[in-house]
Amino acid sequence: MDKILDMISEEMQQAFEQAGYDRELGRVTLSNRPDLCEFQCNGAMAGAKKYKKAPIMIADEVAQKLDRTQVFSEVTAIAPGFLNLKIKPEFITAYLTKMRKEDKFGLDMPEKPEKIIVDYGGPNVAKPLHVGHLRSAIIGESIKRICRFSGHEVIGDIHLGDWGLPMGLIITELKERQPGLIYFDEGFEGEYPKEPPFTISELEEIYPTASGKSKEDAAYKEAAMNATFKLQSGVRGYRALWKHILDVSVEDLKKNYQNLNVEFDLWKGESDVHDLIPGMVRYMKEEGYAKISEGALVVDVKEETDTKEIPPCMILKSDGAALYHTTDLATIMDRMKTYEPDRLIYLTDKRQELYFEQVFRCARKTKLVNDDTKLIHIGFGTMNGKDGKPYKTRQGGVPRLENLIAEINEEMLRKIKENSESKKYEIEEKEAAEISRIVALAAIKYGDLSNQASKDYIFDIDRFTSFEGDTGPYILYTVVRIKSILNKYQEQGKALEDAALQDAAGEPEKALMLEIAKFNAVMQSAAEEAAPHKLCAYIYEIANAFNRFYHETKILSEEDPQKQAGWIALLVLAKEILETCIELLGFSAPERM
RNA sequence: GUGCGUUUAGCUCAGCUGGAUAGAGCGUUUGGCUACGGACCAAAAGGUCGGGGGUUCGAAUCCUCUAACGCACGCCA
Repeated sequence: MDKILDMISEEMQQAFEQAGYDRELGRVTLSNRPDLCEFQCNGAMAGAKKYKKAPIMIADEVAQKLDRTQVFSEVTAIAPGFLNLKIKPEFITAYLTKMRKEDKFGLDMPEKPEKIIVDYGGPNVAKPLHVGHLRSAIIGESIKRICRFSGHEVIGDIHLGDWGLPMGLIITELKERQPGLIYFDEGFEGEYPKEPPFTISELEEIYPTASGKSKEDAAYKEAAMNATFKLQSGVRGYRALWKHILDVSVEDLKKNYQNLNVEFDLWKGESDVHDLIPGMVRYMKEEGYAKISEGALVVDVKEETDTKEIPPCMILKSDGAALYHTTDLATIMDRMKTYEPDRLIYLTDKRQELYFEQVFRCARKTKLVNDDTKLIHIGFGTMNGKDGKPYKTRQGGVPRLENLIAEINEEMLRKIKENSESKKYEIEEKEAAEISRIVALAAIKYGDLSNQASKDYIFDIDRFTSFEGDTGPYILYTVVRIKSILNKYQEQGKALEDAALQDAAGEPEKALMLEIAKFNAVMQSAAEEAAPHKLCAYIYEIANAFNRFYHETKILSEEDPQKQAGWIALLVLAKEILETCIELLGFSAPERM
């Protein structure tokens, strides 16, 4: 359905036209002066020069054309030429009534839904998740959900780092510790054990140990590189061992991501395209895209319009080995063939911007993608501590994601208990734990997503877990509060479905309705710009508008049943909008808190 | 060195396509509890939007110069 702003603009544009002016001038925007009006139109000032007329005169003429409008309850021309507008309550009521009936509250679906692949720029296997992985998971998940809700087909791929030297290092270290393992017997032809010879915690310890050794011991590094080569060239035992590493890691990763309410449709990794690389390299050579430069095989990606030097995209190192570029290009090729996506979205740290610029240009130049395939890199900023420097543990190490989440859960549990003690009701230990997990997740995600993704942000546990102000818990609190009222209403024996919206009588009520009416506009821009922070700002506005309205309206004790039902209908809608939005941000509200 | 990004209230951040008095939250000060959940609401104080110049009737927003900080710049990922 049309956006409310477009409908209002249309009305205004007709008035401009009737008054003899360019209809384009009649565009209406939100008011910057809520004390004066709800919407405004500045077209009279923009048109003053063209028509050689004082803006206020134009505004007056246009205002006169609107004396019998069905849309505006007030049209005022103010010096130097503003048109200040207020909307008729019945117009908003009709709009919201339609919203309620429509699928997705009237959000228009695209004529041609796109197929989108979201690449979360995955974690490496055998390494614990740390805070650096948090943003890609949170932002990626939200963008995935927003695109999906907006009518596109979205495939999320974790895209694991599962193929390089780290694998060789782990295998080498395992061989040092347990040389007798059957996997290292190259003559062995039987079936390998199903049970892995290590646990996830051993694995997580083995990698850093091996990595450390290789830096100091050249022979060790040589062995690791050799092991990597053997793995990649398909030595049975190494492959079997690698499979164990992968399985153990993935199982652990799934658990962790599940705790974050993050899901992937694909668990692909670098290893999946390993076999495609030789063919791709041959293709690039044969088509004349790739050339040898300083011993390495590269594809030139410079363009005439460049203001800076873009280094060529390297396909093979001078020793003939593949690089990250290579696997990513092969992955693009594979995805185009398997899924034929219209859009590829990559989420990584913004420091990789130049790198993706190279890869995208290369993919386009070598025609791995179609001319109209959209390649998008969403580079996000660093998560910093209160001191503005990258987030560290108290000991100065890179914090494990698990620990960070546990810390926040704990803090939240403490607050929930504290609060429940001061209330009349009791919350059992088990429920309190459950609630605090839900609220803690909202706190983390809202804290992250309410900032623009591309900027660095300060991760402040105290602030994020606060129940006051612009935080996840405040949003949830508002939802819970609405739920509580609706429950009590139903306990009075009345049905929510029977409630019909009524025209707003008071200002706060009208403000809430206007806020809700913006839904499709906000959602559309959040989707187009891949900007979850806009959804955050929106639900915060709704929560504020609701609380203001709530504060001055006694809903449950209202004696006029029609009036009461109107409010209830408004609350139902507000709740549904809020719940829809938080779902798209990747969290949910408890029944009580 | 080149390129990119950031710079808005004491702190953390918004600011849509250029519009009126630059907005929130936290913190500070003040008022409202017979609680439909006060985890709230109402209000005050607090800003030369990094700085200079320009375009415009009108600039935080567009152009240009400049400063500080951060990041990236072929064989890592």
